[in-house]
Amino acid sequence: MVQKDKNEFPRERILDEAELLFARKGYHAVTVREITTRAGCNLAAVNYHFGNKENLYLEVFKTRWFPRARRIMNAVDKALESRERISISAVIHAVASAFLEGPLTERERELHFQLMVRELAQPTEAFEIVAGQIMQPFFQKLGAIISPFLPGKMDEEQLMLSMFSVFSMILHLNFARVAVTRLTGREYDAAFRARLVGHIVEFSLNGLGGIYREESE
Amino acid sequence: MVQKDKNEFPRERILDEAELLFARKGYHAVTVREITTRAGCNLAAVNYHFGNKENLYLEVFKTRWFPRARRIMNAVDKALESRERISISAVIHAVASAFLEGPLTERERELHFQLMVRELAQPTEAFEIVAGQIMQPFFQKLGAIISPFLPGKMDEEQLMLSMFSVFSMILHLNFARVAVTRLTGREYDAAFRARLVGHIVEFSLNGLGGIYREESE
DNA sequence: GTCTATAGCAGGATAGAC
DNA sequence: GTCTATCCTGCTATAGAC
Repeated sequence: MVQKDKNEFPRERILDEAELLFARKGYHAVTVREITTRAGCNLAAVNYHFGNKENLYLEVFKTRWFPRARRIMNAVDKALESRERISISAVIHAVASAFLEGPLTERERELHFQLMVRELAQPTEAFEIVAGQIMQPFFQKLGAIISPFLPGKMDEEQLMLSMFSVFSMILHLNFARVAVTRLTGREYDAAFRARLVGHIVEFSLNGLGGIYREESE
Repeated sequence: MVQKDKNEFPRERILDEAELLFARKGYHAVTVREITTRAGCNLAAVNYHFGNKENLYLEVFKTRWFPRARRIMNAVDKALESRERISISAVIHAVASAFLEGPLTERERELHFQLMVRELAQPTEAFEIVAGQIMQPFFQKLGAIISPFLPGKMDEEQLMLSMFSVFSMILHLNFARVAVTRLTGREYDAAFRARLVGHIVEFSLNGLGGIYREESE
């Protein structure tokens, strides 16, 4: 049996380590030496495979972050497809659950949101992928699904702000764990994540206009 | 007339420039050379006044970030004192407005939240100030004010999560401006900020349990 | 494709004159 | 307190052997 624990391709190992380190410490705090050492290959490998450090960072988004974002979006789709009737409640639950409990492992989730927050706070070239290819289509699609259920008076901007609100909770509860743990005294285990999903759904459902609560299920 | 445009004390000028740069680019992306050059003083000044770069970063939180956080908290207090009867609506409005329109200038607000998000995403020693001296007392105080208005069934953890929800919106709408601007197409002028405050109040009020909406005013 | 070796430079920090 | 000059570490990137 050949060792399969670590990827056999140095290029892939570099991408894995780079993502981990960029997420945890930020672009400038990470050195190419650190990445290549942890990836078990030579310093020059980064330049050979990616040209330079900046390009490696971009490649992390293209080959790691982006596919994972797609996995989350697919999880939302799948959760909604399996239902006959769609309700706002179901949509919010599907979204919150996909992000907080969904297809990613805990480790992946942490990486994913850390990278995302870094780009939101201080956009680089990678922001184009995050915003243009993921966020915009995602919000657009979600808006189209839930707008028929909402009061006619809710205009497009209001809908967008509401989706931001929901998304901000999801984001916050994922990336500000240190604060959440400190102030609630709870660890991020499965039970707590389920609790968070429940809270987000309830809070958002009311926030979107409590009247629509009992529409289905 | 003596020139008062720039602070006469190099120590203060260093703190000002350091804050601006740390907020915009992050600790590791900023060099001591850049700070001292922009502060119009010598490279050695940072080591003389603060010992080293890390200590300067900490001092930025102690002498700049912390007082500003207090100004926001005072603004909340003041807004609530001026009312005879306190309602949940009034509390949420006071908080949202203090953070989004309050005593800070636009420039200060941007710095403030960028620094805060950096610490939330990746805590350093400064997190002790942010969490221990500001967030914890703030949430505790707010909780004490609004809990009497809430349904008895809402336990302490639920209350904490609700406050997180409100806070996450405020935080998100302040730090993820690039995304908000991109997806709504609106600039952060006074009108839009007022709109955001209105949205947060409405969304949160419902989120906390729509029934309590008309309690006062 | 992967390595060693090293160029070339920018970073934080300090010593010591003024 | 503020400056100049400098040390030295650690960085990215490349050249060239294998």
